[in-house]
Amino acid sequence: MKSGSPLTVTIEMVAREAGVSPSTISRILNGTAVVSDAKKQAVDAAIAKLDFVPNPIARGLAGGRTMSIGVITQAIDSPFYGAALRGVEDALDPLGYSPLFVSGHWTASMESRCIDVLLSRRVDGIVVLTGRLPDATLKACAKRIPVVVTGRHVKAQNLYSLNFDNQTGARLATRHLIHLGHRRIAFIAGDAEHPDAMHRLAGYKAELEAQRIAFRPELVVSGRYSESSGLEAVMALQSAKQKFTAVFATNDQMAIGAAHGLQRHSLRVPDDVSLVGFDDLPSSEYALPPLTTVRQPAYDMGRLAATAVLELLSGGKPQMQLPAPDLIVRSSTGPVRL
Amino acid sequence: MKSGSPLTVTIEMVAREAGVSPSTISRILNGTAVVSDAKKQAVDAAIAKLDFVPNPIARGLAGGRTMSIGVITQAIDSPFYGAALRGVEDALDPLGYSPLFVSGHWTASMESRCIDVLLSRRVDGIVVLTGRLPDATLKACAKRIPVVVTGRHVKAQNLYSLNFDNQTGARLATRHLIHLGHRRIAFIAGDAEHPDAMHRLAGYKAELEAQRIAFRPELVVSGRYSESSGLEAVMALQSAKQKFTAVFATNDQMAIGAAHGLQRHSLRVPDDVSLVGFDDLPSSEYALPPLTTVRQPAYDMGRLAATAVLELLSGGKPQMQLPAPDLIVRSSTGPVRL
DNA sequence: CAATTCTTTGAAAGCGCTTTCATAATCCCC
DNA sequence: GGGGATTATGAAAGCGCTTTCAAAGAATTG
Repeated sequence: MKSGSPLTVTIEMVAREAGVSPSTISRILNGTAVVSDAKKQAVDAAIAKLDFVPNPIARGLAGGRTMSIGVITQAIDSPFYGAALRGVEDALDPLGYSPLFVSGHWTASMESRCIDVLLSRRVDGIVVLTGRLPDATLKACAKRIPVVVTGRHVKAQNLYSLNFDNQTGARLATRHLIHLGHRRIAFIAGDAEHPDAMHRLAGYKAELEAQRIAFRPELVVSGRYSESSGLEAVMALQSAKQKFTAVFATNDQMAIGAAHGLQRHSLRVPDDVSLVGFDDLPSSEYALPPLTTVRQPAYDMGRLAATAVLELLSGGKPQMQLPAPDLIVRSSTGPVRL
Repeated sequence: MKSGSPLTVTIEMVAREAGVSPSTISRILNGTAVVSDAKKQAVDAAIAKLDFVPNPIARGLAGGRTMSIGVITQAIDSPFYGAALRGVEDALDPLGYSPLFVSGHWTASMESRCIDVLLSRRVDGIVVLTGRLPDATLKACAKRIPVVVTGRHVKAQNLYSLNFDNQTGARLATRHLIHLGHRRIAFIAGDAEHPDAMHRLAGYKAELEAQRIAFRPELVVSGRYSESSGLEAVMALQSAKQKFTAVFATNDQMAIGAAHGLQRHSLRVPDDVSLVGFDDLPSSEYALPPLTTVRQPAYDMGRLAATAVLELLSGGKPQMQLPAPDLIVRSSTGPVRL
């Protein structure tokens, strides 16, 4: 039930109502100075009575703070980043900050445009979810406002990075397969330009080596982190007549595609071929069969990244860490059958 | 290559550079008045030289337009709405508008808060993707700014709705099953409060009736549009010892859950039980078996909704229509086997 | 060609806040 | 108890734009 009609009630109206000056209201709102209890009460009452909500636009112009955090994701409809965005939302909301989501679509130039948009909209900080922007660009940006980036390791004034241990994750998956007796493990890689993808490949190789199993380049095919590319990868493997008893797809979407490819060749999972993914998308639990995968804490990543940028904003030094990789064993993997 | 250093270049600097007044620049920027060609050229040159980007915050304060459109989605990580958000992005971006996404989490009170947030951030228009807000609230909101809502049918000044024909969609799915010889078709409904869910149920009933097949209330179980609820629904059906040869789940996520439930009871899809979903999520093509489903054009929905709100904004009367429902037949359905 | 109407342009007043800066009012301590 | 240090508060100057308003110049007309 809004009162009278003045479509927007301003700080000045509150000031008049409470019998104080606008400055005082502002000080109370922002906690930038001590205000006597009496006035504070009067102001609070006036605010409640008039149903006053400060205009973030005006605040942004005057104070330079817009109470919004820019978030560069890669695709607004990505099942993986979706969870991260939710984490960001959850971290920001209680503090009155709003996220401004923009999609970089996996291209540095797009991401760069995103930065421009965010900067022009005067966000107070930026969270970059992975992406391909050069570290230098990020550092330059951090000269203007706090930046937190995931999926890499850069440090600089006003720049914090939050990295997930992809290599260990990949080792976990590989080890699991080896323990089940698999020796010929096909590997569906991600885009080689992508640091995540490189680290996962490194982990796979490292574990193979640790277990004294020869690395066979012919068992490695690269994909594009999409279902279709997982399918294609398996088709390629088959048409090259490669023998393997397990497939490690470096994300769940490719694993799902791979499951299809396998099925087309009448290979059952896990009876004929074991399959491991990476990410643990919400839907992977419901794949058929439920997918064994390396859990990547996307939600936490978003939440922590947002928390970190807020901390940077308040002059603190973030000191957070992502949970360690975790292998979720479900039904897509089993012992080798010969 | 930014020049000197003045972190932000203002309209006044451009004015000085071009030897005109700020008002003239503004007029050129907004096309709100005719400006002589000579000045226009000078200004354009100055803008380019100084690398000037108008500050949307200031514009918002002064002109009342923020070049941003609020979008109320239900969950930022929803696979279904994700596609719609992408549609919104694609429609807004070329016109220089930015979307402001907020999540209502399927609760009217949350959505109402979202509206407040968007209003306080002075968005120029609002797109509501379905949701549970009462029509009256939407109408009230439309008094202030243009509103476009999907998933229902309301008309008012400054309010446009974009509805998908859920009932026909459900009929299509039901008919397909009937044509395959199914007579006992279990129905996994969505939340009864949800108009979509009601229309799908109505479509199912209507088609049954049209084909002179008795509607059996005991074959209807309700879910919550989540995988787990689809699973539970099948479990419930089984423990009640219901007989059925097909399941129509009213969204793909529940269908996937149902597939699991069926599998647990050693019922094969489609050999023992046929399964149809609704939505056609990107992932449904890769379900095992690939899911037969009713395609809902989420992307177009988002795109059209955004286009409509822009049209409302410019004083036009949107006149767009969502594509008709479409049945995508894949491998989760087959003829009855007795 | 003087009187009138159009055009183009700049000056200035905001938009709703934050934030100096200055001013009272209050305090402390010798 | 009076001089200096604090403290609470308000007035006013912006933040970077848009937009009215008025003026100057150009165009039109009888």
